[in-house]
Amino acid sequence: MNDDLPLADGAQARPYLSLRAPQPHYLRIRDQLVTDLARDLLPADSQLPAERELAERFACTRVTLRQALQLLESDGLIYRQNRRGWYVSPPRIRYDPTRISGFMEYVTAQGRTPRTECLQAQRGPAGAWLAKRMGLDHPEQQVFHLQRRRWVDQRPVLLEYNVLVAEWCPELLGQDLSTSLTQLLRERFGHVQSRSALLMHPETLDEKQAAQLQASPGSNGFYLERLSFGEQGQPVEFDREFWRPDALAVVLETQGAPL
Amino acid sequence: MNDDLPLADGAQARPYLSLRAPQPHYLRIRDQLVTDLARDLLPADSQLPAERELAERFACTRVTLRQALQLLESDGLIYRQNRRGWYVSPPRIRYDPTRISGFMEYVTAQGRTPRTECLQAQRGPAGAWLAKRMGLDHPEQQVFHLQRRRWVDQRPVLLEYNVLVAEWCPELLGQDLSTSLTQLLRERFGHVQSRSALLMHPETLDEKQAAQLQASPGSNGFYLERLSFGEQGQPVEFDREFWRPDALAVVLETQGAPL
DNA sequence: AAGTGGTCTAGACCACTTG
DNA sequence: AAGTGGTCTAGACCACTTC
Repeated sequence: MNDDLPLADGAQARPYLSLRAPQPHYLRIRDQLVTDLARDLLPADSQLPAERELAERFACTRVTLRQALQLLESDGLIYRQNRRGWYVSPPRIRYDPTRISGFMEYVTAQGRTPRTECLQAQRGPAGAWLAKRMGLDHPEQQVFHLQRRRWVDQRPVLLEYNVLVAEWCPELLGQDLSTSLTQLLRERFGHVQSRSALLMHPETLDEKQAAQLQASPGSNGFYLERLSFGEQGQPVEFDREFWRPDALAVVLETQGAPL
Repeated sequence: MNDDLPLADGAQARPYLSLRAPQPHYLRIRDQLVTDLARDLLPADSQLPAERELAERFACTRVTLRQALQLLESDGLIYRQNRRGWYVSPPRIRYDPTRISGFMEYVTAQGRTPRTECLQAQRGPAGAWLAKRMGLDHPEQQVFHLQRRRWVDQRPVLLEYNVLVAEWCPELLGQDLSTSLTQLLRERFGHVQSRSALLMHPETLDEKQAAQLQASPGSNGFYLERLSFGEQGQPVEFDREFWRPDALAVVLETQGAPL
């Protein structure tokens, strides 16, 4: 037989099949990328080389390379900016949703730079869905709808939708909503939520949300919602937060709740 | 020009380009699948048709189809069993990690059938890493290492690693560890944790974990860890939980923590 | 204008599950 | 034994960002 025949059959040309470990190629590429990232000590938010360059380096197609990159993305080691490329993830922001402390405060406390951008603020009726969800008396009850985007170190990490009962915090729209809402409620209205119910789970961002977070359509996200009650136990605020999943670690301390 | 020329160029042959909506094809397939799933009222845990069949139905390749399926997977609507196929996700288990209530109890309370399988149970020194992580006095301190797999309705949803200070619950290995550890500690040892610190975030399952949960390598997971303290404030237990991300919704109630 | 990531095709082989 | 999902190749075009 002619040894010089080109490897027409892909099977023998696949490098990973000749190696001892029976791992898929994209897992080996991921591991290599992890060690490369660690060795080069790439700073947070720095950009990775182009996909075509990486694919050439690992002798694979872009499809396979992207499979490896998506693993690192799910693990929170790198993130994507839509159509811009891949970047090294900074450490997760540690967020305790049970604490009466606003985004601006706990991000600053971790040595990072927070920014809040108010995308929308309006007053209107709650509507049937929200009234039921919040446990309001009637759907015509007036509420404020806020939509805000929050940044950490030049990167959008969170979309936040707040619904606040209007009579609980009148004149809210005259305030500066690009600051801490927690602080505003405390200092302007003297309010401290006495109780809240939280729910959170992973899910995908919808297309609009992904665009607003400069993420790719269909990106993973982390969803957190909070229903807060006022001093008399009445529902006063309903929040929904959509996070970049690599940007966040939820932490909390429990005081031994007796049965 | 000859109108009968075959469409050699893929551009004009791609169906999604001729549609009004500028959405990528895989997003349209996802939407179609969502409505199909809703219309057919497929029961939880039932299997979807084969990928090749779905790809033919949507006139796309398997690559594109799988992109759509992976979106539904991230959203928690369907899940995968490695090499077996795609299945409809049942409702998420609601889990309050601040409550003193075990897996067996809260799964049952939600009308589902829990099962706990003890994969490993041994006694040994904590080791340097764990001792530091738990705040133990010295790394030689004896602890129990448990590794358990938990099921809901015939499906493995959770891997749990428990580390318990041995002197806090002696003779633990003589007990039935395929039941509720919470209950065991309470009834056998009279223990109720007085305080705990939690941390959670999305990440990927490693290969062994994925295999144990019958998931595909590199699947998304949800990580939750808990460091619990005993009656005198001493560290007594360190848990790490790796969940199938579609199986879980974390819920909790906060009593207005004053500053 | 050049280059990038996003999307897609049309195949292929293999390991594994199912019957 | 047949069929499935898991993995991979070698291209391609487009929309968008960057320069």
